[in-house]
Amino acid sequence: MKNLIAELQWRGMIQDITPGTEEQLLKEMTSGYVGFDPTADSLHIGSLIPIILLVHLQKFGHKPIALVGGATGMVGDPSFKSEERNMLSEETLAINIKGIQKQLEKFLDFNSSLQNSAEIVNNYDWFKNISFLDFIRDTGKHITVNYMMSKDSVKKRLEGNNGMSFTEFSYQLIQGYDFFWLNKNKNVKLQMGGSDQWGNIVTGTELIRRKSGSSAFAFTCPLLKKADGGKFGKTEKGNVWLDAEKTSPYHFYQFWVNASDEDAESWIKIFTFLGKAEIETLITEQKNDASKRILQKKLAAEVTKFVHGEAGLKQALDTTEQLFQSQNKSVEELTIEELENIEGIVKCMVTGEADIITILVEGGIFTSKGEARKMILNGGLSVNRKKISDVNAIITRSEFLHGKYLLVQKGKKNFYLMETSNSL
RNA sequence: GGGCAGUUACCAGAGUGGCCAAAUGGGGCGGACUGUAAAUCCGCUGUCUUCGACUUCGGUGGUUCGAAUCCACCACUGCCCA
Repeated sequence: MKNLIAELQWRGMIQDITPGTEEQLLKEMTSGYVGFDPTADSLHIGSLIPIILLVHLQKFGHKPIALVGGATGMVGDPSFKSEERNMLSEETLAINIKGIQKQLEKFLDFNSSLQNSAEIVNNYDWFKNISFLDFIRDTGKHITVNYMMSKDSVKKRLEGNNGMSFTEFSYQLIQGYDFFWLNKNKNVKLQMGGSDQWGNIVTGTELIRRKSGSSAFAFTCPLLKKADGGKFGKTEKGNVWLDAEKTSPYHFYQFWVNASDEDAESWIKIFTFLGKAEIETLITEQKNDASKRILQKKLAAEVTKFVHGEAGLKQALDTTEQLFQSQNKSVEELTIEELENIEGIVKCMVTGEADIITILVEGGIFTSKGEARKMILNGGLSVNRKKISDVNAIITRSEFLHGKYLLVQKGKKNFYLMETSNSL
């Protein structure tokens, strides 16, 4: 068997690892799992890493299992959080789980003729039949509170002044039980996850050791941060989702293209399946002429293709071309078809000629006139690629492209195509 | 059950009778510079149609010409004791 751990190591994807993991993975086909939190009805790019871990696992001949946390989602993971989490209702949980399952199916091979076909499980399926008393007798008995309290993941809450409910405290035990159950019933020997999960994961291996005496393995991936220390995966619009309905392929592509040089270098190893030699070449090229942003473009293209397919990537590239590469091309030259086919930009309706502020608010680009006015005064607004400096500017008929469209730009990267409902 | 501390804008956190739409920091947004980067610098960041107006400081009521600030009650949170 090829060495999965070595592969992940050069990609910078291993943070903690239990002893013997590498040997186990070289010895035999091993089932490994990752848990996904059903906090939303779509996965976002933060979950891309665990997905990629599973894909690597499968590529190296092992059996990947994705666990959606129907049970754990009802409790809420307190790891490194300073406050109690809001509980999700059972209905939203059910919806979320469904959405996530559907997405996971795109990335892994579920072909059942394969020996190592992927599988999706929901921990609610085994927890729903366990009574509270059974659980604290059979499982709680094996782990001491002292052990649970010594975890870094709960320290923040133990020391902070927000407290932690028993519900959240018990989370690690519940997650630990998942591993135990999978180990016992599906011969799962490996758990992977983000490094924030290390504490929870180790509780699982501990539980397996104490309850059944067998050994289990685990490793975690470093938690991603941007080089500037910011949160990974957030943009001005919030989370970057894997669902094309929530984050269009264009916006998805843009997220990656905007990576800093430093980030691009580590992200391309993590988020693409390109080989070591190819990546090293790209990094060298990047260093020679950083202004070409070779790494960012390759990274963006690869990840967009992985998530949205060739068609999604093409769409993203087309829009990017129209909006950024042809900056100097005057908007008047764009044909109706070109304008209408710019995917991923926000479209909105307006009635027609009016002063700029009214149009912006009517189209929903700003929620209030004050906001629109501030943006113009800050020099952050363009119509048809011409900066608007006068708050009282009037948009006349002649400015509508092809008699119906306005290309409005808020800031540098937010584009809106406004269409008038009246023929002018 | 007892004692103590606390609840301020997205977050953290000042503010203890008028100078408070409320310091400061972070975050966010915008601009300049660039490479659709980073760093740096500048502006904005309660709501509303600019001046200006309006609604905020856990809730409700009160004292006062005037309350985020004082009083009463309630709610919630934390810490300690039982």
